[in-house]
Amino acid sequence: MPRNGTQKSHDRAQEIYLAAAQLFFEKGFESTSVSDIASALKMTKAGLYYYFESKQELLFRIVTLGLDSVKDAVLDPAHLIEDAEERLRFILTNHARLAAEGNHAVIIISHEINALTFDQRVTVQNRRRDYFEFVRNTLVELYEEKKLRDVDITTATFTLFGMILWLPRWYRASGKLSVETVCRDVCDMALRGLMVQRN
Amino acid sequence: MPRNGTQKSHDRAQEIYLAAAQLFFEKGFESTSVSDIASALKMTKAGLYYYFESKQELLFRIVTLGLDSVKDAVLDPAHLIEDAEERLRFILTNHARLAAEGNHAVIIISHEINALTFDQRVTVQNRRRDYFEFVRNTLVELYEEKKLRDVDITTATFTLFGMILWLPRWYRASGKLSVETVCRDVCDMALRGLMVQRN
DNA sequence: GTAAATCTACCGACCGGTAAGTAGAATCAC
DNA sequence: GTGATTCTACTTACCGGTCGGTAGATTTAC
Repeated sequence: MPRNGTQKSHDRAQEIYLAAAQLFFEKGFESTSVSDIASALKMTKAGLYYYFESKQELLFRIVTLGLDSVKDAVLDPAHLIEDAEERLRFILTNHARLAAEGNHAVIIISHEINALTFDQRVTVQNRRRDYFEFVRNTLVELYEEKKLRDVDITTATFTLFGMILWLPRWYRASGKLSVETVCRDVCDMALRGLMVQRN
Repeated sequence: MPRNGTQKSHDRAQEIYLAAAQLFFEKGFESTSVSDIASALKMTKAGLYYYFESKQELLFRIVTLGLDSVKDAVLDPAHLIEDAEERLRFILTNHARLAAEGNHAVIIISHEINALTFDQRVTVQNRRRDYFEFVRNTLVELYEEKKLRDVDITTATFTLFGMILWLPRWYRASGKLSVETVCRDVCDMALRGLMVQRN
């Protein structure tokens, strides 16, 4: 394992996480062998094991990276937004952007957790649940402001996630639609489906 | 392989497809070994191979079953509905119901197709594309009736699928929410997100 | 009796993972 | 400054185990 935080080995580790995350996204965790990752990086399987202890731990590190990305780009900024509607719009747009831009570590968060150890799985599930509750509480605020339509709030929250989590499975940045257009459209659909119209 | 359509072997085959579909849903195709399926059915691996030629072919049969279910319960009836809005509501509600009721074959349609042969994959993708285009064309009709909000129709169609495909990953029939409530809520959210409000 | 259905016993391929070794850069002793 | 030593970042070669899959014997149902 890379002993200290030397720039070089740190960069290399990041390269490895990125390449592995892409393969896990494209083929799935179980269908990706450690040799696949190695050959994508033009090195040997044994060489990879210098950077992590097991394939499972590699997955856990990638998922943790993804959760950190969401925390930095979505959750932490969103916590500073007081208005619930504005906050929800921010969360949806920015999570959608991460997904559409092809941040594979973020995309993997919601799949493949069965492959983790019990402890790792619990850690990931707790962080995901915190995220879910944060969004759910935002909907509760909207409800109290009488801005929410008559839907079950839990169902609504999950359905919001469904819209965004499906994005990376169909959206191609190389196509006609820009990331910004798609994120805006998805966010608009979601909000209009939830909120009472006041115009 | 079961030679003829005798009731007995046909029933047994169905049992096998059901058990395998459930495991594929719960653990994923690659993480489910043929022995896992066998022990779930209290028989041996070799015994299973009397009913299919390969694990891959078993998956293809299950996916085909799922596509047939959607055709029977959603697409064929929907084709008879003339009003576009009513048709869309029917499609969403009934596909959501299949998903929420735990029809594993249906749920698997949208995952695991990477494990298929090229020909099988093309077949599945074509059927899925037909479905997608049918829904998309329904949105085009709504657009022409000036009933659709200003969203990209392709994005909207994919987003509808996202809402429904995510359903089986979180909904538990054993919980507080009934299948009917959830399907109605999801469908309402989707339609209200899409359609201009006329009240 | 016979055909359908299932079992026992096994195979080769590939998987995740490891032991042992090494080129070359960095560090140390003087 | 330079030779000895240590560390980083790998490689080659291999292992035990599990996987999908099969041949052929055996049981079951009628």
